[in-house]
Amino acid sequence: MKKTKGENNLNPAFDNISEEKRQKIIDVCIEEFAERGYEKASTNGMVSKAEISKGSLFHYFGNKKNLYLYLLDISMDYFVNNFYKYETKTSSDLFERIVQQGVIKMKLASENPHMYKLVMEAFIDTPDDMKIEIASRYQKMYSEGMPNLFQDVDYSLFRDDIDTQRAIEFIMLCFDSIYNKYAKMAKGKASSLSLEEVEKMIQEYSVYIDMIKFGIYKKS
Amino acid sequence: MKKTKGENNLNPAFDNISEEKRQKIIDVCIEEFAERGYEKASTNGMVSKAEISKGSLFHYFGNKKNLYLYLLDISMDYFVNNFYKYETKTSSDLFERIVQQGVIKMKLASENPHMYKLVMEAFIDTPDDMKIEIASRYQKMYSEGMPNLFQDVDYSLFRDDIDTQRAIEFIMLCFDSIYNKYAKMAKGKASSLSLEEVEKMIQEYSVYIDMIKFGIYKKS
Amino acid sequence: MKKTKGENNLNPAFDNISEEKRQKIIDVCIEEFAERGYEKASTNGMVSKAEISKGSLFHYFGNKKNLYLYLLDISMDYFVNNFYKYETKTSSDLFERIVQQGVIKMKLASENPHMYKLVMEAFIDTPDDMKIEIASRYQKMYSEGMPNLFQDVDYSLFRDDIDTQRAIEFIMLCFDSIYNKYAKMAKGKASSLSLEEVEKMIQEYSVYIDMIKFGIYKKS
Amino acid sequence: MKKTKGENNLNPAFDNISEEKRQKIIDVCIEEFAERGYEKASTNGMVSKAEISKGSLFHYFGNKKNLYLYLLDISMDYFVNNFYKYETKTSSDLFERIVQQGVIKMKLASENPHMYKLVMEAFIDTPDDMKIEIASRYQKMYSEGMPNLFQDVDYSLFRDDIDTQRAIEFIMLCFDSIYNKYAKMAKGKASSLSLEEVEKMIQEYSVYIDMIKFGIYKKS
DNA sequence: GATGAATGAGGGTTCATTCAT
DNA sequence: AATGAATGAACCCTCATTCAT
Repeated sequence: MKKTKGENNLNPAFDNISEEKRQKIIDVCIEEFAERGYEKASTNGMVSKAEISKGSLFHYFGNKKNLYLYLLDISMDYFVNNFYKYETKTSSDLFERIVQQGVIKMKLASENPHMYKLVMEAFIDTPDDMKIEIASRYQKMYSEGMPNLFQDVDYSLFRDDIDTQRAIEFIMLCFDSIYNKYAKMAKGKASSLSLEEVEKMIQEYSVYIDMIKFGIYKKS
Repeated sequence: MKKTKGENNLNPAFDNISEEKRQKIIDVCIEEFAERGYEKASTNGMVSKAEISKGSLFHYFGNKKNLYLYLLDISMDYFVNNFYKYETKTSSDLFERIVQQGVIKMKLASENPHMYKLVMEAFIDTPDDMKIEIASRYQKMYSEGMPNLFQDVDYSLFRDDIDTQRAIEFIMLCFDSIYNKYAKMAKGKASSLSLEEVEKMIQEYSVYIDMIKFGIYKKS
Repeated sequence: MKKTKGENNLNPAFDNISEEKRQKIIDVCIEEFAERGYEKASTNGMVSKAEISKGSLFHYFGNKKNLYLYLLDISMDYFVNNFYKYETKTSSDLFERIVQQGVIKMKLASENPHMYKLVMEAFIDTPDDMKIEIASRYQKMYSEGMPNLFQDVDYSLFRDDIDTQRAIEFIMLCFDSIYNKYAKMAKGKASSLSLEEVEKMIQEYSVYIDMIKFGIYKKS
Repeated sequence: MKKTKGENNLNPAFDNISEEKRQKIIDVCIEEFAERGYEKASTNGMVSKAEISKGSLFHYFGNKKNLYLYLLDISMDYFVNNFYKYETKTSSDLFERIVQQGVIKMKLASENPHMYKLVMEAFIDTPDDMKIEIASRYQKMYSEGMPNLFQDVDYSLFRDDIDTQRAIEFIMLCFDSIYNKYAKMAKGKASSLSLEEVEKMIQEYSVYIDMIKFGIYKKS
């Protein structure tokens, strides 16, 4: 299972260079893509910051698109694999789980903001000529990669007059946008978030969750 | 009050050409900007699709930025002006209003998806060198252009233990993402939505609203 | 001899418009050419400042080159014709004459700096595609237009061991460059020179003239 | 001390191409700039005459301005470095020195008229967006590069009633224009001047110098 | 006679990609 | 394997001139 070097055997040339050099290239390129977006990211900028030649970059990856997908895979793997590192318990209360997963996502994002931004950008501003490749990665991540939010949930807590499927869909939509709100705030920042900032977010987060749970209106 | 031709007297050259040609140019350019974004949109592509010369485009608009802002204004005006066409009544129930406005927005967006995307892109992925111009348009639209969602709302219907500001913020977030779900569906389609499709959306929409009103969980 | 209107019957269309309008066009175009040079001068700028249409300008003058030559002729005529207005006496001392002519040129230049600059530019930075036309104007001006500096000069004042022709050539060269020194200073200025400034120039001028007359070195 | 290739390590891409090709590019570009001036010089013209691609030119120099400054530096270095090649002796007589330096300048200019014109144009018609860069080069050339005309001059030969500063200023002005007269003649010629032509110039030159030294008029 | 919309070649510049070394 | 010089299509934009109205 374990590979001697590298992560991916589609880029043999890249896998055969020194670990140190490889990591530097990865870091530099992820940063460039994250900060300027796929189109505006400059391969010139990458090679000069990574101190390699133009030829090498294209020797390793063939073209810009390939390089981007390679880095996207690395970044997605990072998030999927590290998820479990922080996960401590699994509650049968859906909302407790959501809170926990949200907190973990935020921590991971703050640990590695460039990777986070790269992945987000891939899914939101998907570059035109990569729609298919990125869609399949999205699909795969949600079908097998991430822990399942809805396994063994205690649906007896839900109102009886509610369609469970619809409820779940609704919850996902709401959390998407709550999450995006924080993500946007984090995006502006150069450095990662401090622990206090993360704490404050969790506070606010809980207020929204209460509203989803029990609604805005009085029981009539 | 009525002008013989054109919409705007800052582009006299453009206002003086035939209605038919002008509309073709507007349509072509809005489509190009909507589909590829400001930076990637190509003036070359526009002129060839609109069957005018390179020189003409720049004769009309001076530069790409100007052209973009002109089309953005047209698109925003379209949405603001047509909003009232569909508006029939105003309820003091916040959610009834939201439903109505959401439906109208959806209708307008489905009638003219390129314009809709152009406006959205302007506010979300604001091109760097237009931050100021676009911010002022955003400001203006929300301060005077659009009907105010929160005027004369009956807040006595809200749970007593809830912070009204937070609740509103939450509602906006939820509706944003519900709205985006439908917008994404509409976006894929080349033609506009049929009436039945819109009806079906409104149905689903109501279900979500009920959940926001009364929550997912039973009253404990 | 006298023409009813206009100055030149190669541009009949231009000669038939109102005196006021014609003068405005001339002023505006001379200014544009003087301030930005032939190549960079913009016909767009001219028509908008002169409040005429693009078509009119080309209807009057055919092309940019024609317009330029027309304005150059007007400007040269202005200087030639007005020279005599200031000339009071003619000395048989060459240097007295030179001083007087230099002063007159400076006065005329300060009265109409744009015309002056236009003429200077024509002779110094002659635009490539007008070499011939401008050379012939230069020729004509010096052969017949300007008062002859060397008529009835008292050459008996000259050192006996000097070739008169060479001496004249030398004097012209020296004065050219002294004159250019002042011209360059004047060029930077937006407005015309004040009387005091002109006085100060004449002072300096006299010092140089003394050096030309009697040399730098002691008689050995 | 000696570099393997190239003149300057700010343009590494350019320094690493073949000597032959590099020289061709330099010659072609200097000629283009000299003949048409900075603004009108066309990079298209350069690449087609030099038989390289558009991309290469900008790969080497980044932009037109950079290219121009690079060529200006080459040209100025050429004149400064070769000055001493022809310099044989230094007299304490100012005029002997001037003659010698003038002759050398003329020889150099006639050897490489395009370079000469480039340098002259840079100092006289300085393009607007290079004022600073060119001013500093001018400064440097006169402060350290060129041999100092006024060092150890025997001013006791000057008339006692003359302001030395003014005299020097005058001398410079005169020689500028004498020099320009010859330069203009040389400029028209495609090839460089023959030795006989240079000899003839020196003859005439000496006549003028005598006039500056001892004046035109008899001592009164 | 007057207009101004229309033109299109040319301007400088960028950049992912290729390939001889 | 590694290099970086070379490419050329595409980018946005300018402008004197033309011509139908």
